[in-house]
Formats: sequence, structure tokens, C-alpha cells
Amino acid sequence: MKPSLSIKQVQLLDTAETLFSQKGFDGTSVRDIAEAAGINTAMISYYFGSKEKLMEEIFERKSLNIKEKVADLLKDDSLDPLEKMYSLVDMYIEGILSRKTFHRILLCEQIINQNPSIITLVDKMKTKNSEYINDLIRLGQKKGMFKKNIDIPMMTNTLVGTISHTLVNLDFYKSYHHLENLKDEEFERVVKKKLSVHIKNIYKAILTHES
Amino acid sequence: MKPSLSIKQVQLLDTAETLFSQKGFDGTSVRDIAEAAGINTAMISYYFGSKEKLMEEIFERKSLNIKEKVADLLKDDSLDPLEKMYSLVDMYIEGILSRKTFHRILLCEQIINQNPSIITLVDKMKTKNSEYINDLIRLGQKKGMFKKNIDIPMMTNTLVGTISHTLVNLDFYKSYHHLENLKDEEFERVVKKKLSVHIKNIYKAILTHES
DNA sequence: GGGTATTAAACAAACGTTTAATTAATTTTG
DNA sequence: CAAAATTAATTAAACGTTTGTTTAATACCC
Repeated sequence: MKPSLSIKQVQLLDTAETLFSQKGFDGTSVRDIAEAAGINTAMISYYFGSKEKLMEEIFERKSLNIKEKVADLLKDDSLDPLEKMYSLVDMYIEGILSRKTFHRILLCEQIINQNPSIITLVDKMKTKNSEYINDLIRLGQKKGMFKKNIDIPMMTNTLVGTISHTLVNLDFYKSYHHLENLKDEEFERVVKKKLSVHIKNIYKAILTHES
Repeated sequence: MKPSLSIKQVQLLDTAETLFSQKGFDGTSVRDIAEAAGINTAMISYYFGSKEKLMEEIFERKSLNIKEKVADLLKDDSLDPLEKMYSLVDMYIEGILSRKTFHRILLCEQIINQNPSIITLVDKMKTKNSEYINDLIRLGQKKGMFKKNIDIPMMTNTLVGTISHTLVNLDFYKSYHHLENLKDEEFERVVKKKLSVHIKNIYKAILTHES
């Protein structure tokens, strides 16, 4: 068990997460973080050892783990395979859009990060989550509800890719639909709903035999 | 008309593009670029004015412009609306995957870039390209081939999002399908084909009335 | 020889981290 | 329970690098 974090440590982590998501890891200095958090610069090295390790801490705290939820889904007899996939879709929409700042960081760092611990962590997450989606689709195929020739990684690419690209273009989406006057939470609700309907439509069409 | 670039300028631009796509803009120093290109550091300021302006030059050279191609598509009477959308899909796959390094940079900089010229440039590109997709879909609707209630920006999010997420996870996709022994060009051909089939399936299902 | 290209060196500013000193909190002890 | 001892938290300053850019001198070319 990891030792729990102090209030100031959490403050630094949250502040750093915000700044990293806006200016990137290399574009944010430890002085930026400390000043924005109202904490002395030296405290970052004191608490986390280094700026790099602070970043690792952010990843360990915020990485999406769908293990238990998918396990629950798999053994839930009240849902048919397609409904289970629908649940998975909503799980990803919620998981990504409720962690907007972290996922913006993740999107960048997947490309430019060189930190071995973070690479390992992200790779593990991808592999695990990919296996769960595999299990869910195989289940639907075994029950005869899903088509046989399905490109499973491409299904994941469309799921995560659509949500991520929506996340990056949230402002664009807002002005396109003239939703500037909506409150933040309400706009987020609208986007989640639109994404949900859209991706479920896709999944139904690609996975099942009929529309 | 912009003055044409010298050999060394192009060398610097290409080297910088590669490094930016691997380590990010802020993670790459002008000394990194100059050394990798075998050119004196001062030449970057001499040629481009600053590191920032060098980045702008990269964006101006590599930004995807589908204007003419879509204009041709719109007035091509030999293709029905769905075939035109298929052409658009392949246009995006080709446009993104044949500019892998630049699009990795674009993915990052959409999130963390603060440079006003680049923000403007990217916004214009998005708006323009979005309008063209609009035109193509509206055409299909007018001809009665496409459904009426289509969330057009979501169609774009799925198109660009799926391709981008595939680009970021190319290595993952390679090992998943055990394609490590394939030559680079061959692997790229496979991915493009898979993407093409996959996204066209989605577009057909979402846009038209029947599958 | 006049304009362009190229260089090594120097520039100040910003970087992540460490240090040494001080304050605050906690524990030990009488 | 208070005083002393010990540990933890916090600070401003300094450290050595690295950063992007500029300079002033030199080489090159028509």
C-alpha cells in the first residue's frame, strides 16, 4: 500500500496536471507549478524527488482501469452482448471526459514521452483494456449475436479515437452547434449523450448482423 | 508567392519535424536540431528568425488542404454520394498516414500550443475541411441517398479520430496482428487498407438507409 | 569587393535540483 | 503535563546546466 498523500502533495499534483495539460510537460517549469499552487519550489523535489517522478505520480493516480467494471459486465446475465458493449462505450466516454485534463496529457505523452516508467504503465493499461474488449466481443461472437470477421483493434481505435478527437475539439464542437451559452456541465452532458448515441450506432452496425 | 527555400533550410525543417514529432517542441532544443542536421546552431535564427517561426514554417508547409480535391469530388458526376464519401475517407487516410511525423506534431500542438499564428492556421484548416465534408454529406441528403439526421461533426470526429488513434498506436497494432516481420511500406499498406475498409463500413452504415 | 553564408563565442535568462538555515510539529522524557 | 529532544516541513538562496538568440569575425561566391 502506498503511503497516502498530504494536502499539499495533492495540491501540487492537481496544479501540475492542469498546467501540463495546457502547456505540456516540457513547457511547464517547476516554478510555474509551485507558484500556481502557492507552494515553495523546493517542495516538489522534497515531496516527489523530481519533476519526472511527479509526472509518474499523476499517471499512477489517474490511469484508467476498467478491469473490475468489465469483469462485472462479463458475468452480468441481465445484459445481452450488445448491451454489454453499450455499457463499455459509456464507460469509456465517462472515463475519458470526466478526466479531461489527464487525458489531454496522455494524448501528448503517448507521442513524445521518453520516461520508461510511464511508457510501461501506459502500455500495460492499453494491453489490459484491449484484452477486456476482446473478451466482450468474443462472448458476443460465441453467442452468435456478433459477426465473425471483426477487426477488434479497429473497434477500439474508433471508440477511443472518436472520444479523444472530440475531447481535443470540444471548443470547435461547441461553436459548431452554437452552444456557447450553455453551462459547462450541461454542455458536457450534451457531448456525452451525442457521443454515446453516435458510437453505439456504429458498434451496433459493425458488430451485429442486422441494423 | 513565398521565396523558395534553400537546401539547408529544407534540411533544417525536415530534421526539426522529425525531432519535434519524437520529443515535442519544448523537448527539442535548437542545438539538437542543428546538430542532427549537421548545420551550425546560429543558422536557425539566421534563416527563420526564431525556433517559433521555424515551427510555423513546418505547419505552413505540411498542413493538410483538401480544398481542390473535394471541389473535384463535388462536381464528379461518375460517382454517387457514397462513393464520394469513400473517396474522402481514403483522402484522409492517405493525407494523415503519409505525413505521419507532421500529424504526430499536430496532435500534440492542438493541445499545448500557444503560438497564435499556429492556432489560427489550424483553426482555419479545421473549419475549411469541416465545410467540405458538410457539402459532401448535404449533397447525399439532397439526392435522398443519405439519412436526414446525421451528426456531421461526429462523423468527422470518427474519421479523423480513428485514423489519428491508429497512427499513435501503430506499434501496438503491429504487435497485435504479429506483423513485426513485415517491411515498413508493406505494413503501412496493410494498415491503410484495414482503416479504409473499417471506416467505409462505418460511413455506409451511418449515412445510408440500408446496409 | 560587396553581399551572402557560416562560424565559434558570448549573452542573459530560465531550467531542475540542492543546500543550509529556520520554523513547525511530534515524540520522548522527567 | 511541560520541557527537552527529535523529526518533519518550509524557506530563500545558490548551484551548475541548458536554453534561444545575438554578435563579431571569417569564409565564400559572383
